[in-house]
Amino acid sequence: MCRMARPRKPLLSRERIVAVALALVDSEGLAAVSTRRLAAELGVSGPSLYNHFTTKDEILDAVADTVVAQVDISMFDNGTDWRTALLDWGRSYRAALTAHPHIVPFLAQGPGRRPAGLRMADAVFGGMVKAGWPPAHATRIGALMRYFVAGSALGSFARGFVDDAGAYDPADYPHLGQAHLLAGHQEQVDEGAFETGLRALVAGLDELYGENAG
Amino acid sequence: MCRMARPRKPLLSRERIVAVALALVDSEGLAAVSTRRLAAELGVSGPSLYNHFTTKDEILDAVADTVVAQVDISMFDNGTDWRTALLDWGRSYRAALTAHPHIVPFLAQGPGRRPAGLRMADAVFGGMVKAGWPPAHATRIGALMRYFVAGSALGSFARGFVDDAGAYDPADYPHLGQAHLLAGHQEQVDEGAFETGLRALVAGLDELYGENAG
DNA sequence: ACCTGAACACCGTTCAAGT
DNA sequence: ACCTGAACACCGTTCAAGT
Repeated sequence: MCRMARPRKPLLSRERIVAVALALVDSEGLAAVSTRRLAAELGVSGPSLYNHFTTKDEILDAVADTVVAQVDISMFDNGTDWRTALLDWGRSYRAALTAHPHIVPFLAQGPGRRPAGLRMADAVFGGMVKAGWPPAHATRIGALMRYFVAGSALGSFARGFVDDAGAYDPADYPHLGQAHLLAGHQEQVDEGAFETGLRALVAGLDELYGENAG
Repeated sequence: MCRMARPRKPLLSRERIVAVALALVDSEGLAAVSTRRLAAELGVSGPSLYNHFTTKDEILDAVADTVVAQVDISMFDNGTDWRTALLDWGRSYRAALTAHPHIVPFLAQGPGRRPAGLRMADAVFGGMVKAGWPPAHATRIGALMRYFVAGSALGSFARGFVDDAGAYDPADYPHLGQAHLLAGHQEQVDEGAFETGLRALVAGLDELYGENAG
């Protein structure tokens, strides 16, 4: 007996599904998350998930949202100078994404319909306007920062190169003689490029358009 | 008769497969490209593709490569000032990607193993070094530009907002009162943000690190 | 309300069989 | 060499059936 159809205490909850899905994404990648596999991880049969989410993408949206919810946005509401706020936010934003790299491809495409993404857009926009930026500029700043951070978390630049001294024929790629060395320093290369770009972006905004701000 | 197993003239070629795959990606999106569907589009049965590519991802890699091959990189080899070169390259790069938006999520993750991606990395690196940048800076500049362009082509910022005046409760999102208007101006918003960011990036590189360059 | 197994219409890939 | 159909081990999702 006891091949129970409905337990008196629900076996699943949205929270538990999302938590286990995130753990699975982190440990085995986005491709490992099938409804059957995720259900097995939860000790349940595949279709059960559909009592809590209407679609697999909705589960992944919730996973992405919890990741974005980790981003610190307090600097937009506490009087921090807008340049410092953008730098600190950018670093926190990138850190949240690189902590869960396998969800980034999903997260980066998706629209900002996820509550945490909207809260972030709201905070950035509000912070820039309060700093004196015209609304049109504030919108652009939020957008271009997202481009840069998402792009940097999405695909490692350094990972694109093979760690093999003979991989890049000088006849084909005359300047990539040392490129194979990048493979050994992935994080440093990507983090260094991110830092350089982030500072350049903020300095450039200040120089080119800063007269519009307060 | 004539249920032919092997025709005397091959029905398929790598070029034709890639061309039809790109057309399918463009018209119906990445999800529409299954081996069976693509084969049907080519007038052939599913497994036939495996005579020309060892894997579906290899087909998509080839598709992505033809897209990246459209990017103009001539400015790195003809004495153009490095600032102008980065601006022109960035615009050409983004234009190539936004011409085929559905392949971008695949392209942006993938490593740079694709020949066109390597050729581009080679040209940018060579151009920056020739302009006087130290190699470590040249590498970072290539990487951070890729982050920004890929991020901007990947997910529209404006598309994240719904075109509905009541969509954003001021209690939840105090500064998004006008956000629903973004939906109607997607391209302009995204293109404006890209231009602003691109100029800021180049101006910032010049201001902060330009003394290292020639 | 919330779980189950069975079923539907798909996948990517392998492989023996045909010419 | 290059195509075929059959087969394997999967998918996301629906649905009637159980409690």
